[in-house]
Amino acid sequence: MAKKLSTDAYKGVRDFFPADMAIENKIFDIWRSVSEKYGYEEYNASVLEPADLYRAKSGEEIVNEQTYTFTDRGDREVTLRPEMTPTVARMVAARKRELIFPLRWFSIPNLFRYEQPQRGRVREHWQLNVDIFGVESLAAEIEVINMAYDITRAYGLKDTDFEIRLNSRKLMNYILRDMFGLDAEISRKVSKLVDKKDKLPADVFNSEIEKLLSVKAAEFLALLNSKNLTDLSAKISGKSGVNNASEIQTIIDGLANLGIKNVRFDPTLMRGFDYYTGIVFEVFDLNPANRRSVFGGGRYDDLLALFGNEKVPAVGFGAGDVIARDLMETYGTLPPALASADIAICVVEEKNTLFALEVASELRDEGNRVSVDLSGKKLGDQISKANKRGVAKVICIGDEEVKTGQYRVKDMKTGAEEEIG
RNA sequence: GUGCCUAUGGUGUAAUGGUUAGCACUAGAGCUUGUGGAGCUUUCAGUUCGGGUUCGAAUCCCGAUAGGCACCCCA
Repeated sequence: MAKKLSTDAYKGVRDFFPADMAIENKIFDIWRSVSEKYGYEEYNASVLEPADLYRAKSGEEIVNEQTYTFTDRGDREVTLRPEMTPTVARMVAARKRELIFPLRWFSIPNLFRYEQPQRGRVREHWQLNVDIFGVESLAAEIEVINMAYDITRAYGLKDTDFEIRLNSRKLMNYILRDMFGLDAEISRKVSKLVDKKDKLPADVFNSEIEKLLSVKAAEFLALLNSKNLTDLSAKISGKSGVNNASEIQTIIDGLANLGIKNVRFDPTLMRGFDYYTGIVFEVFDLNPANRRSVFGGGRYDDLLALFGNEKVPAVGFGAGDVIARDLMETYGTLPPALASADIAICVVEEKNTLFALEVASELRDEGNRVSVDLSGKKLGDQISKANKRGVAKVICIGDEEVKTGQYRVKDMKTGAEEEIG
């Protein structure tokens, strides 16, 4: 006897049974319809990419430890894409001369990461990726954040349920490099620490900062603890620093003008990746059950230069399916289960099946979703099953119907029957 | 990758180291001969896997696997 195979899905990935798929499709529908409303075009690519695409940007360590990477039979190193941004940058760079800018593109790729699974974190997930290429002005940020806002609302959250947090890479770099004169190494460490600020006890955070900044620590902490953007601007020396801060204000004002008021400057918002060059933002659920980033994105003006082209300004964000589902569960906005058919046709005796299929075909031509019961069971069981599946209407086909060509449609809610022929 | 917690039919659960691992739901079969949602009868199905301790293990120990939590990382 062969050993029985396990029915479990591979570690960290999900099976989508029909009930799950209905939810997944609902999420995709939201993503697609909002993206299309903003005039974005859909694209896609293979899950396989040359490993070098990620090495160039993320470094050897991330590729080796955080991705699915293997060597194919032709000795090529292949990676299952862990994110979409390098792919879209590659595609845009490839056709740069023939594309019409500004370019508005979106995609719903599945992405793979080799990591320890836990709640909200799996090895394969689906993510909406939205990018706009070729716009230097902050209007690009305002537009994509507006989209992120619309999508969050479509998940069923109210303005008071979530918050849009903004920061600027330029501003943080200015503060760390120019104001405090830190080298790349130290400012990287400080950035990581600041990113973790909310997770650490205040005294631990402060003493870690002191270790890195010594005498300048107090000044830095004062800056970080600014009440708001104006407060922070007042403490910044130098014109370009103030300009960087005013960019954030422009976004806040622009969004407020669109009626989006739950926006907040957050100097501790860092975002992990190096390729961001300007504004970075996240959408955060305020519900304590779910304190995770719902969306994250920002401006990355330099990424296309990796492909030898001149720079193309770009702003984009990503939104994951796992958090989307968790949010809908938390806020009770999951779509109701829908019946798989509008009409069920029950067959009294098996010899009536052919006529039943004919009736079904006609009804489908009229736009109905119709399923014919092929179980060969007794009529009562067939009707009972249709009812359990939530089908709204039932037609029974027996000898009499075959003979006359007439049949009755029964409404399962009211019990009323209507003669059709 | 590291540490901690958890693991009983498909689902949810019960079982002082000692009966044949119990219950509910679901699923299958049957009972009322062409109109259901009920009831009754009945069947299938489980201690995650591999070792160990013990007269005896779902229960204790070790390892593996999976899930959760924290770290790491966050695309």
